[in-house]
Amino acid sequence: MATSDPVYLRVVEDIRRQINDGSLPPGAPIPSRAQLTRKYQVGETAARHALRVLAGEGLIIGRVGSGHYVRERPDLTSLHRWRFLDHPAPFAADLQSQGRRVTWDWHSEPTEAGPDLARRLRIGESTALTKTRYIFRGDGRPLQLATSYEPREFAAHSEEERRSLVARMYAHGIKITEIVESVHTRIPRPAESDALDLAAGVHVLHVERTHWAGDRPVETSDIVIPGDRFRITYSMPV
Amino acid sequence: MATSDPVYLRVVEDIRRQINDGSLPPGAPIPSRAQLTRKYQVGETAARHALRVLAGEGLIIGRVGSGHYVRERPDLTSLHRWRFLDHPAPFAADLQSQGRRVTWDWHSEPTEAGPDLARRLRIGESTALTKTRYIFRGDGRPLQLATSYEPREFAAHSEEERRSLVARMYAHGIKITEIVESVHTRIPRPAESDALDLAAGVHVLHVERTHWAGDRPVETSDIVIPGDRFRITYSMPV
DNA sequence: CGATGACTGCTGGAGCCCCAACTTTGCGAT
DNA sequence: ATCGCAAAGTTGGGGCTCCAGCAGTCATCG
Repeated sequence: MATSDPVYLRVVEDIRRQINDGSLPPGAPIPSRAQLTRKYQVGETAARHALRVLAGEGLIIGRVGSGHYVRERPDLTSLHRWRFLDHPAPFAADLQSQGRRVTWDWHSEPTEAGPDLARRLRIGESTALTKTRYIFRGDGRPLQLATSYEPREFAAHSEEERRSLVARMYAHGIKITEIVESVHTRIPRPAESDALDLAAGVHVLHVERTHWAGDRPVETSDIVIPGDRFRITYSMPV
Repeated sequence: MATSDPVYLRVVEDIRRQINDGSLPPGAPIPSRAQLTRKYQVGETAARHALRVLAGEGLIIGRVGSGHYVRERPDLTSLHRWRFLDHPAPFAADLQSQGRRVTWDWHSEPTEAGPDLARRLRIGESTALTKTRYIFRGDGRPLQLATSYEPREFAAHSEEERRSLVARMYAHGIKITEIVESVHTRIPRPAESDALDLAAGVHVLHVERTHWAGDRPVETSDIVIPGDRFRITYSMPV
């Protein structure tokens, strides 16, 4: 089976091996198209296809006019979810507690639920909601997008109020009892690629978070995090 | 800026739009290379590149001899982590509790820690460990790979013993107090693509799970889950 | 001595072509 | 009516070529 493998795969696998075993360290230049054709005795099509595949995997990055280089693979920063945190962006809060400077912008607007949110919040599709978009930056780099949805009647009337969902709910006689977070991975939408400054081939972690009061969901948010820089850590007491 | 965009992007964006707004429903055929060149007045290179990009994103799938089709996007199955579960694969256990048939194979072998595991388990690099690989299948399809590492002296001597880490540890006077799971996303290694039967462009969710006894890690595992079929859900009581 | 400009090498976009392997379809023969 | 088979269409691998735009380098000119 390995005999009739496509030739570009030979190139891909050889370079991948060299990156993995360290003989091509981060930042090292990859041979150019012309060099690859000579080195592996393949056509230019195969050479460039190999480079494209490796770039698509995020292992190397191409710089026009310069060459391809092994991507620096920053250690994944761990966003720790180690206890209940009453904060619009618990993951950002964790970075802050690690001593990093975190800044953010936000913007609120009224909206209607629609089918997806109606399901998530167990409300009617035309329920009036407040939608708040956040963009968080840590150490100057974009770090997370968050979009929060909550019923209009709970809207915050001051910065203080906005920061604490739990306190705001409590003022309406609602006690939040559980937070549920659902993690999956997907391809970033174009707007997210822009906002998070993502390289090609990088996926995002998408967390759907819902605050529950008993058996009733009262707020839900979508949190989008660059998949190449972060991991999310959950602690569960036994 | 949109004027000098590469032509293949025009094709990509038009098809993506049609998939998103439903005019190309799941299973619908995408025009062939030849048809695309005519329809969008582009060369064959641009047409095939557009198809490749869309396939790389997992939006469409190419079948040799037949054509490209809009991928069926199964709803993400939620693997629920809603309470402490003493099971080699809590995510598989959750599927089971959803009424799906889950089967698995496993295989144990002795190994040495090495630098990475030494760090994770806070032990010396040459500590003797037992490595157990699992492959879980749900409804006939591969669902999760897991590799568990634990100190050799805790090895299970029977099937019953193997199933409960907590009981086994307890027999050694060790009480597990916390489970920490760290989630990130990455490109599957070739062996994982094979074993999990992943389509091109699909990422995996990689969960590093560690069982702690007080401030001492006693077991750690790597759990690899197809990113296109599952989401992981964590519940946190407030 | 310093600045400008020409030259070379590289990537990424694009076009056209050939071929093997596979699917689908439709026709013709039984 | 059904079976078998050939023809047509499609993907994926691969080859060759051209060009625009960018990044260095190096030599030449003021």
